[in-house]
Amino acid sequence: MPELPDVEIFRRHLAHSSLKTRIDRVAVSEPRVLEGVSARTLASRLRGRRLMTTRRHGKHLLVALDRGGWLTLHFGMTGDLQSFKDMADEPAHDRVRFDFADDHHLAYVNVRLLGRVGLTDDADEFVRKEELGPDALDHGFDLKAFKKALEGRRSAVKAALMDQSVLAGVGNIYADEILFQARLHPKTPVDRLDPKALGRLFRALKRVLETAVNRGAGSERFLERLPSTYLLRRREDGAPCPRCKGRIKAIKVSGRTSYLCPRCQPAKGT
DNA sequence: ACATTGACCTGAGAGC
DNA sequence: TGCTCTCAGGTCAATG
Repeated sequence: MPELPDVEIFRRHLAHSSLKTRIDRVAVSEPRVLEGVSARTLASRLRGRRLMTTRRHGKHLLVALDRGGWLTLHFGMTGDLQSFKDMADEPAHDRVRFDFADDHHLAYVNVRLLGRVGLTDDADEFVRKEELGPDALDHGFDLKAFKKALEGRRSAVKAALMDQSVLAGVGNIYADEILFQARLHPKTPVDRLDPKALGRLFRALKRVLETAVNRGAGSERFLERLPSTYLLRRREDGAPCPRCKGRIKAIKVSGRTSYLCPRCQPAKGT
């Protein structure tokens, strides 16, 4: 699930439920999700502390601690953040649990253990070390910055969109949606996009991600709340295209299954 | 530079 | 019912 819109929803959830309340305990039931910190150290660094502010960069969620330092959360393919009151309601696959003084619990849930939880002293330094490009929804990330980020690249446009060092936040699902909305074939080489196509791509990028956040990415019935023109709702081989009479087709692009409408997103040349 | 593949992990669903 | 296979919204390293 967790691409930029999902992580933004997690961030808001954490900000509304878990800031400025004392952490009584941190329970790590699956140390393999920890990155660069032991369960013991994580627990002792957080116990008695409060979470103060949140920040998201791409698919990473960073949470500032009251006496310095940040908690870092990445969600892999199956991560989630859930809060609950009664321990009987603890979700399955709760890997790291934060117990707060107001008797609510926050669970870092992750079935496949591909995400990670860690600590860092400095958020900016963390972003640098992860080699993350600009956050896709940052206001400063405008068309000019987008063009600059793609400059000199010749890979398939979908690969570039998903490359977190080019821009941070887009994954397999939203890349497909963005390319569908921009009417571009995912294998189009970046250096063959003319200014018009680049403009369409940039606008689709912003619009799709914003729409997903606004409609509650990952929530119950999220797909139904998306515009009917979205590919996300019909992401299966052979499904009818939401826009023309064509059929959705599945292909592989840079190793990932990609869905597209060959009529709306024709491959030019090659 | 870029694409491809396998590895890391677990679980759901398809097919037999 | 139960087994085996494939695939999944993310990264990373090795290889061509």
